[in-house]
Amino acid sequence: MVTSHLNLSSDIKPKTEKQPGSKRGIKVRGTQNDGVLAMTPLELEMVEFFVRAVQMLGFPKSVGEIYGLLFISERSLNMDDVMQKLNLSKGGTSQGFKQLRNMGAIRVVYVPGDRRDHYVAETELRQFAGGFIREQIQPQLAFWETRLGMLENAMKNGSDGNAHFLHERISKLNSWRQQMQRILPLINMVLGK
Amino acid sequence: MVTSHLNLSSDIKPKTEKQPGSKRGIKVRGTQNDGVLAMTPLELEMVEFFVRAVQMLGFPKSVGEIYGLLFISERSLNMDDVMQKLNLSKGGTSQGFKQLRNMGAIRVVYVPGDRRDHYVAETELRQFAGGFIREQIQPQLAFWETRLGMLENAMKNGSDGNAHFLHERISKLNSWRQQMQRILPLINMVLGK
DNA sequence: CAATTTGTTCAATAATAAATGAACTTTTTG
DNA sequence: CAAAAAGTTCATTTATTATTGAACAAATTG
Repeated sequence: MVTSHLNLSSDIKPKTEKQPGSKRGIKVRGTQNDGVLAMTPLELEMVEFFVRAVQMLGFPKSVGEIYGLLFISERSLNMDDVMQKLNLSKGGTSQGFKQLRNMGAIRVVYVPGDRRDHYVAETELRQFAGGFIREQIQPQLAFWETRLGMLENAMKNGSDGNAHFLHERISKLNSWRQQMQRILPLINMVLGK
Repeated sequence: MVTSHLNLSSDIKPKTEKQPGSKRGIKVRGTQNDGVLAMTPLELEMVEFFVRAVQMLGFPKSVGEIYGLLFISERSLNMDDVMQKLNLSKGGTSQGFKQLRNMGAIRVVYVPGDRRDHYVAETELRQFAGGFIREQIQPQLAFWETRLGMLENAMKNGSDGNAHFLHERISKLNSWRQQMQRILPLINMVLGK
């Protein structure tokens, strides 16, 4: 009875199907739903793959959907394209683009004769993995370097048994931090920079 | 306007205070609340630290609370100890222990003359980081090695422009996988095994 | 410069995940 | 072996997080 402790194995549920059209201003062609079903099997698979991946990293599903769709699209996509294929709302799509832009995972491209923003996926792992490490991990480790130093000092005075134990634990935490800090350059190396 | 894209910076809110005693069978001593406030500042800091850390990894907060408390406790703690200090329910505490046991982050110790289970924190990063990589990351990468191989084959037939593009993207994904697989042994190395 | 198109923001709602606590099983004790 | 203690499970409740869509702002067009 091994309980998995990360949502890696979470199954991707199909979108809770809304009556199309009626609510949002979508033209319904016959009885055909123009939501997720209009995707090719490969598109679907990519979308599901990236949904899992980003959920593992704590992002909303929609962010994975959008990235997956762009990743497997040869031509750049605009907001309407994405909304239609993924059956997402305008607001959600806009926010998804924003997050992806901020983490450097997508890029706006100019399309002559169309004033809408068009997006393509950035495909260099280095680009956003590196950004993630630099912006999220490194500052956190730096903060704890300072903080643990302070705690360690505060402990040094007390000389009873518990103070000794506490000092030991804080050192341990500090050694974790060091190990992680040693790993990061290796990751950068493998990512090739 | 840099929107952070992982809950690293999420602030730890104080527990929504319940009227103590009245509901759960807790003896209220005077007006004193025996919840989170009974912790020392250091205990509190450790708990907060681990709450952040485990939330980053997608675990529930309570798991971080329990681990943090055990990490900074010299003597082993039983379920009641943890429930009292963290103001958690029996069920939640039990499930937290279970998850932590499953990932090898805590260990039961025998305390003579007490038939309750007592827990201590495992403090070797290698132990559970290694387990995490082995149980969560590696199988996922292995699965994708197979899956991408299949997709790549299926693509090779089609010879139009799009098939070429798709093949390229699947190769790219495969190269991501390879890069990650190259990183893992390095991590193991740094963790010392 | 009014009308239209494009994109963003945010309050409200829906979906999801975590915590509670009562009911239960198992183990121990007298 | 009945009663008590310890621990687990799981249906329900509560809290959290994501998504929607209406209102808005900005840019473009005729």
